[in-house]
Amino acid sequence: MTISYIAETAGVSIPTVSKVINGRSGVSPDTRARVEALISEYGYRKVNRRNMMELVFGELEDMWGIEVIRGVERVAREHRVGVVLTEFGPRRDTGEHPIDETLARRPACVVTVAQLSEEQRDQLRAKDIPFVVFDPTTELPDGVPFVGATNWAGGRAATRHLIELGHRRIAMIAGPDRVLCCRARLDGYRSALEAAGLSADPGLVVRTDLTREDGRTAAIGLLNRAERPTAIFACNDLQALGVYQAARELGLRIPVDLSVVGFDDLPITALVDPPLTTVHQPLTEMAAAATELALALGRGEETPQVGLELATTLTVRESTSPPVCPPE
Amino acid sequence: MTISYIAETAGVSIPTVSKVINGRSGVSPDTRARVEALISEYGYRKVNRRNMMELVFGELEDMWGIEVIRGVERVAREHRVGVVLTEFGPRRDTGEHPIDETLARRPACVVTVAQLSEEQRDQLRAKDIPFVVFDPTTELPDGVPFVGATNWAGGRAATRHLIELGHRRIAMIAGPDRVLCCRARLDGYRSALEAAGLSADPGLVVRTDLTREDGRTAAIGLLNRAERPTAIFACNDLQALGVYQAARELGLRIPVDLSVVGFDDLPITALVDPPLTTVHQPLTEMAAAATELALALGRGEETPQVGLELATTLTVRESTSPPVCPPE
DNA sequence: CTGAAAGCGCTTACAG
DNA sequence: CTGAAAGCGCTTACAG
Repeated sequence: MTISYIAETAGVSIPTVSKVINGRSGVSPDTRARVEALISEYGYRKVNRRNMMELVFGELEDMWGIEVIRGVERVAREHRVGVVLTEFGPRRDTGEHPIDETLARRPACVVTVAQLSEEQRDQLRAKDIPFVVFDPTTELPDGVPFVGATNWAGGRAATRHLIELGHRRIAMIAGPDRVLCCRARLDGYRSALEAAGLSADPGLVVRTDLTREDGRTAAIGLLNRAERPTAIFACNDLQALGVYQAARELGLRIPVDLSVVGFDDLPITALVDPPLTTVHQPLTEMAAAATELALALGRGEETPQVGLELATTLTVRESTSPPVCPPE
Repeated sequence: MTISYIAETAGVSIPTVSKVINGRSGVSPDTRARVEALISEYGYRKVNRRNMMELVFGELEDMWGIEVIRGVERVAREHRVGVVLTEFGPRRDTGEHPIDETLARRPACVVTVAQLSEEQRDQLRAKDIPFVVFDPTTELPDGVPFVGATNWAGGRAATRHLIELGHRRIAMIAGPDRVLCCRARLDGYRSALEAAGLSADPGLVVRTDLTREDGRTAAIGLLNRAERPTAIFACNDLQALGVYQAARELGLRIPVDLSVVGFDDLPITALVDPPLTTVHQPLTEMAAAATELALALGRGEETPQVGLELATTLTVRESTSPPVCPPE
């Protein structure tokens, strides 16, 4: 399957086919359509480049990496595009930065879970490789394409669920302020409290890292307060599992003595005892959307939306129930 | 970086450099060495092919896919080889099989977690693409390269651990007989019992699928027997988590009333309550070894070993203890 | 063993 | 908008 065969069959010259394939101007719509029809009929594919895209991770996450990969794979397969998987994180030692290798491969587009630096983004732009940032953790300049989740709405929904169950003293284990999605979840929590006419007690908000151990420590602090919270909303599922540990150590039963809500809906949360009520992030769909967007940009299409957030949903399981003796 | 630049610098003709790069004959050792030195000095790489390898999954596994990917990534990065990730499983609808796309990409080599058919293996051989089977589930013909784990030894170690704790009525929830690693684990269990002079009660072995739900059902059956086993060895961690469910439902405490051992050491097993004693499969190291092997085959090297199994190790956590009243 | 020559698939600059 | 012409990077067949 060569350009010359396509050209002969279409009754046009080789350069014309070349232009169509590379999306250049200077071809009439008619001719373009005819050539494109033949290209898809014969399954012609450029050998050198542009039938590959790249999925870049900072570090492959144990818990949710697979769901992202699955979404990217699905869409890439539909478009007959191969996916090169790259991990940036673990090595800084060798002189060459992994981004150089990504650049050298000239992928059709990049979906990046890693937070690229301004410089790295410029490098990609310079090589005309469009990219989409997956679930950005920091504020991005306008015009940088991204796909995220509705973190604020998720935090709000989780908190409202607890309020509707009758909880009044609802604590939050929040994440680091520098991580954008953590701030959004915290603000969602506050917003739900405010909407319900409840005052947010600053003493019931603890900022800590997104690990199980930090969740445990924070929960122990909260649960040892004079007026114990009846519910804890954790910024992510790992922290929520730390709350489980703390509750066990303090002899508190979930959900009878303490309701717990997490965030992320990791596969493991359905398997713990009791199964965790948590805010579901549609990671696979987010990854699929990011890939569609990146591929569209790679084809040079004008996309109406370069940034979007997909809706989170509350998955109610068994770690939440009405408080035993409603306070106040 | 072009062939002509290398040729000029080396003081040879372009065809000569081309021959060196493609590993063809008709170049003197001297010339070849000189050209190769320049190629590695300037980091010249063929654009078309052979700086990519392919990692093929049947279906991306929630629980351990990431660990495999991580091992492959690490080694591929060291060798400056990109990794294309492909998922075979979920689609049969489109006429073209994913293997065709893998073949069309002409990777330097393939590491496959999917069980390839004889025909698919032949296709790869025909295109001169070497491959290594990761953790084969069925018997492979001699000479097919593979990397697995010592399943028999793992099953033996798990069972011996229970025997050493004083257990005598040790049940096993085994996997399907057609899956090779399940048979090996079962035989390891039997072998440990025999070595300890214990008779294997066939009534204490249940064959079922490798899911949590099947583990739960099997465990309920076992725990309702007149002479209840004091320990259960499950063929994988998901089944072991099903045993946890069953124990909870029957009001049995782990490990006081029942010891449980799993197999795989999924990340989640450290997080459940109590943390699960399980046989660790070195998935990342297995993946790294498979990749080293595949890349070596791709370079046309003679490798001393085309099949190997990496050692499993027993990870003792808190789901095993001596039986409360040792039977007999 | 070496490289001049022909050729392949593709792109680019430009004349019409 | 179209394609003849020149050119690029590489490979192949073959003369020396």
